[in-house]
Parts: sequence; C-alpha cells; structure tokens
Amino acid sequence: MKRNSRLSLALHTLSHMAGDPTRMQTSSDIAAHAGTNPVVVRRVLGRLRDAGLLASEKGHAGGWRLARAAKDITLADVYLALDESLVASSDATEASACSLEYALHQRVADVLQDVEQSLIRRLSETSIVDVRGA
Amino acid sequence: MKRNSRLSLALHTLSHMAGDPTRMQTSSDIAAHAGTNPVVVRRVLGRLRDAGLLASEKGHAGGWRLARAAKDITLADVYLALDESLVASSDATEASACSLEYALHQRVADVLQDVEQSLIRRLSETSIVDVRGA
DNA sequence: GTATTACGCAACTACTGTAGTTACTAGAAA
DNA sequence: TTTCTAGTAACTACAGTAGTTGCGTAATAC
Repeated sequence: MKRNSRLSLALHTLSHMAGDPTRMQTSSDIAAHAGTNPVVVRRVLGRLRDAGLLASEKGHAGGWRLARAAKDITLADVYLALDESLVASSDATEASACSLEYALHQRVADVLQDVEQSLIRRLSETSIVDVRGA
Repeated sequence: MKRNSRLSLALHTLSHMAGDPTRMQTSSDIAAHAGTNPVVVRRVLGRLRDAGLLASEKGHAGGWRLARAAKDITLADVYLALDESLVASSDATEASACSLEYALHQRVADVLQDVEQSLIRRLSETSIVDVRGA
C-alpha cells in the first residue's frame, strides 16, 4: 500500500460491508479481505466509528457493522472522519518580517483552503452505494 | 513547513514574481522571501521550468522569471508540473485471490481517480493572477 | 466462574518521503 | 580570470505511517 491507503482502506471496507449490512465483520476478516493487519483496520475504522459511520462491539459475537445506510454515507463523511486535509496547507504561517510577504502567504493559504472546500463538496456528491455501483 | 510545502512554495513564488514579471530573481532571493533554502527553491522551480511555466538562466545576471503571463498560469498547471497526485491512490492493485475483491478495489480506485480529475478541473479555474488578487 | 472471542490501545520497528544542507560542476557575464 | 548563478549529487534529520507484538477490557458461550 502506498498513497491514501487509509482513505482507500476505509472506502473498500465500507463498500464491502454495504453488500451485507446486517452481518458483523471482525477486524480479522476485514484485514484478510483488504490484505492488511487487524490492528491497522481497527485504527482506521475506529475513526469512522467516532464519526458515527460505523458501530463496533466487543466480545464473542462482536465486530463491525454500518451505523447507517450506505446511501447515507458520502465520501466527504469518510474524508472528514479520517481528518484528511490533502490540499490545504496546515502551515503555521510564521510571521514574516515583511508584511507584504505575510499577506501573500495568507492569500496562497486561503486559495488552497478554498480548493479544499471544493474537494469536499465534490466528495459529498458520491456515496458508498455509488462506489459499489460505479 | 509541513504539508503541501512544494505546492505552497511554488504558488507563493509564482505570485511574487507576477508582481514584477521582467525582473530576474535568484534562487537565494526567492529562498529568503519564502523562508527556505536556495537548493530547495531550485528543486521545486526546476519542475516548473520543465513544464514551461518558468525560465531560468545561469551566470552573472541569471536567475528565474515567468515564462508566460501570470494570467495564463493556472493552479492546475502548477499541480501537474509538480506531479502531485493528492487523491488518486497509486496503488499497484495486487491481484486478489477473490475476483470480487479485485473488482471492488478497482472501483474504489476509479472513484478516487474521478475525484482527482474534479480537483484538477477546479484548479484550472484559478490563475496566479487570481491568487494575487484573491 | 472460566474460557473464548474480539475490540482498544500503547509501544515499538521499518520504511518512505522530503526539507534542509554541503559540496561540487557548468555556464554566462563583468 | 573572476564572479555570480543554476544544476545536481550525496547526505542528514525528521515526520508520517503501515505493520507487529503484547496486554487490558468487555461480552458471550460453556
């Protein structure tokens, strides 16, 4: 795995689960399907659970399932749940000696933030159901 | 510097140059403005030159300048010049034992590729002039 | 109660990407 | 010839992250 592996793993898993929403899947099963490790799966899916996209249960018959219908989960939900920020520069905007430089820096950051918002809007137009049916 | 520093540095520098397009700027000057190192600047700007956005000259009065009008340089040009691929997973799609898994994996990759294209379209709508005037 | 199953989480390793730095070469102008 | 600049290779340092191990916690089966 290389780039955007968390996003890719999340989408893959959600799409897989959408095929049989009632069934509880263990992190081991999911890991086997996705070709990775159960702990990695729990790490990524834990974020989705915190965001209300998935539910997890401990114990004997425990595992993971969708917390809501696949059609109501958009790529933006997943993206935001994973706290990704692919475009926007999370730069600390260290104060430049020159105020003109600072202003320019700020404008670049603003533009990138704007692009980030466009990206999220685009992501919100596609749901997990769309991924399965694409 | 943290995330997307190359993209950020490139946009910052191009915007700065757009303010005085005829003047040759040395990598040292640019580095000082951007708060980084001349070699780093040359590395990033070299890509923009290869893409035809900038021109560089060696020697005594050498340096860097815009290769074309700022209004004709879009964020997409810069993004592509830097060979960024923020969304699309450059995954090697290792063949899964189960063909259903493989198909699902492929669909996820396709969707992300689609989002990447949307991102590039959005970037092509903003030019360096827009960044300065934003 | 005990065993089993599965998540939760901390800690660690290994790998990768990249900014920064140094040192050197090549070319152009004074 | 000197000086100034880009071009580039090599190296270090750091950050992010996938993978792994180990152990604690909760829920069910027996």
